Amino acid sequence: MAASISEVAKHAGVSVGTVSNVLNRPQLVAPETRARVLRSIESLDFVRNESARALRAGRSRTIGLVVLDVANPYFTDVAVGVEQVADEHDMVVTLCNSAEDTAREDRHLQHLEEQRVRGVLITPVVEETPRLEPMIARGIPAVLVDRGSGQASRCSVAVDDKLGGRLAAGHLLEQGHRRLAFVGGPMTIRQVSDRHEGMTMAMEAVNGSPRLRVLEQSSLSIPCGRKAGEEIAEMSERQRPTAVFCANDLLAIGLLQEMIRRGLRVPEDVAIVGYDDIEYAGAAAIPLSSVRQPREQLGRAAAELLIEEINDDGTHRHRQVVFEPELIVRESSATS
Amino acid sequence: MAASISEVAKHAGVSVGTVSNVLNRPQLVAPETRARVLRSIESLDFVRNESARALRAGRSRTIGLVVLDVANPYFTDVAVGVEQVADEHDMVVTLCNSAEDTAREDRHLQHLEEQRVRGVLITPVVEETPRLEPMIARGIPAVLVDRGSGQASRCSVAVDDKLGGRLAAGHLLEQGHRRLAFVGGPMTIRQVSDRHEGMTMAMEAVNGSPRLRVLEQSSLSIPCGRKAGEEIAEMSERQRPTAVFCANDLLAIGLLQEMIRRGLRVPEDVAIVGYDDIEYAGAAAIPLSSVRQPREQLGRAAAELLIEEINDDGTHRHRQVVFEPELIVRESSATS
DNA sequence: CCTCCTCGGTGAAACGTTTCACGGGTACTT
DNA sequence: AAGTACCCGTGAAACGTTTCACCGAGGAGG
Repeated sequence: MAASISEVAKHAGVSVGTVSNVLNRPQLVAPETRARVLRSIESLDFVRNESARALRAGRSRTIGLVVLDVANPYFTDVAVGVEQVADEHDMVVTLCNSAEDTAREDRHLQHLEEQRVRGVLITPVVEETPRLEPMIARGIPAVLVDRGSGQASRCSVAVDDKLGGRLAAGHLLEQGHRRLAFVGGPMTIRQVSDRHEGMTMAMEAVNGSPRLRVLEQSSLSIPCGRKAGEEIAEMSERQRPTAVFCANDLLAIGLLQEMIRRGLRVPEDVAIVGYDDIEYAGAAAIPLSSVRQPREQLGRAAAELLIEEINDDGTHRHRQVVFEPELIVRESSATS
Repeated sequence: MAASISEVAKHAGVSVGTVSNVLNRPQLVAPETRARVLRSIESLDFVRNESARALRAGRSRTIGLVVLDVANPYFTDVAVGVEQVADEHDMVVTLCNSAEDTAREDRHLQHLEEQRVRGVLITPVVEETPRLEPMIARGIPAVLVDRGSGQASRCSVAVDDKLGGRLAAGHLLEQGHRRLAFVGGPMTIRQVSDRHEGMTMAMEAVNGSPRLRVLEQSSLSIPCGRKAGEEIAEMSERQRPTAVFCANDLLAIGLLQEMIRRGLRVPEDVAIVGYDDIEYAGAAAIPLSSVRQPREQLGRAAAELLIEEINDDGTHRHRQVVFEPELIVRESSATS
């Protein structure tokens, strides 16, 4: 339906090569001719055919971003960062949702490769994704997002969850708390166990032998936070932890609600720190202290690594970039 | 880097046409040959070149989805619905984020058209998007999502916000409330004014001349909900509305927090109904009644309309599909 | 006048598919 | 045995670009 370059050429009375030059290297064509061609482009409302361009060039100008869940703000924030960088390099991002389903992930990777994307940013559903290796072997670089921390054979970006746990616990310890609790689970999620591990590290580094109680949960949700809240509220005052670090904000919110409901004061009776700093954290009934991850920056870094690898002049070395999270202290853990 | 069809052909000792047939109409080729070709495909790990396919076919197999904000769960849920339908039709979705910026929107539409997408689903940033009309004229159908209610010249999908307002208010009136309030704003947002209008309609339909107080807010956020909460809490008990309908859940959550903080009981002193039924609504300190929009279904419907238009056999008529929202009653507005 | 350059433009090849008219075999019919 | 129908497979054209070798005109320098 849309006009092609040759129709434009005919209309302007030049050859197709000239039209192409007007489009791609305008300095090569005389101003007068250029203007004439541009007028023809305008009046025929010509639209470039990206498929033909990509075919001829042997490559596209897109990069693929495969996330576990588009509906998760974590990934959409990452996506925003990726887009920024892609924009700067005149690339376009195709966002794909694996929905934590290996079959969907596989289909997306297949499509991306068929589109001859220049590279892929991915948070794989499972550690080893069968389609990924051959793809890389065929020359499509991939950067892992928030996964595969140890692998030196690829670029990756991640946030240091252990540090996050250490920051949170360190802050609580500094406030004088000595009976602490960790609420989170399942521990099989690396992020959760790392945050827990960071917490224990912080506790070992302090004297006065603080006590840590772990309330393992089945999911990172508000209801589980409530359940943990009940458990804590029912402890005797001498037993009860005076500070709780939750593996994510949903747990913390559930916990907070339950504290309020049962008349326990936050932070006086129980101090709370969450994780993720979701939008809602600062707006909770009692604004929630939380560990913030630099998500957009994560996306930016991932995209930059990928583009570096794409434009590799032979000097590229795979790197594992680890970001440091940041503790945002709010009312829920502040000494008044 | 990846092998082409002709290399496969050479390797298998057949012509390119035959390889293509194996790929696209396998029944046309003898089983033995087919197997041989498939083995070659396997061993050379051949990957189709979508650009070449699209070029040859004159069209791609993708549809574009342009949303106002990828980080907004509303749109990601819609996107999930769109993807489902696209999958069923062997199409692939390119998700684009305009971030409420007309320039970005424009760039995305341009890219989509260059990719020769089969159609576009879009929630335009402003009512009239200059690039959209010519695109449609050039044969790329578009379906509006949650916009342009009145236009008969295009397909669109939307949710009936007036009905949502009516449902919420009707429910509150039925519970016997006669002093009501509407919290929301800015009124220039169609959704907000529609919800308000629906509420007034419900009130006019009931006798006993109920009173409606409008607390207009500058944004649909938790802090504004708090502000409205303060205002309400400070009214004398005789003046104070006994039920509040908020234009979205964030306002309702802010309002709820403020009520709790000031010792007003929900729903006994003040009943609350929100809008959107966001994930947190059911998990608020007091589970929030809310009007739920069928977001995924909206996405599905939009995609189906688009695909119908794409496969138009001449019988297509533009339709404006309007969905009915659903009231979810929870503790915040229940008569105990 | 001849040579050499530069400028502006031309025309064709190539990218990897799909499709389609065609043809050589084989087997069946008459 | 000739005609016919069908089955498999071939080869070339076409899709819309980009790129590159080439060419003609005009001007400068000798």
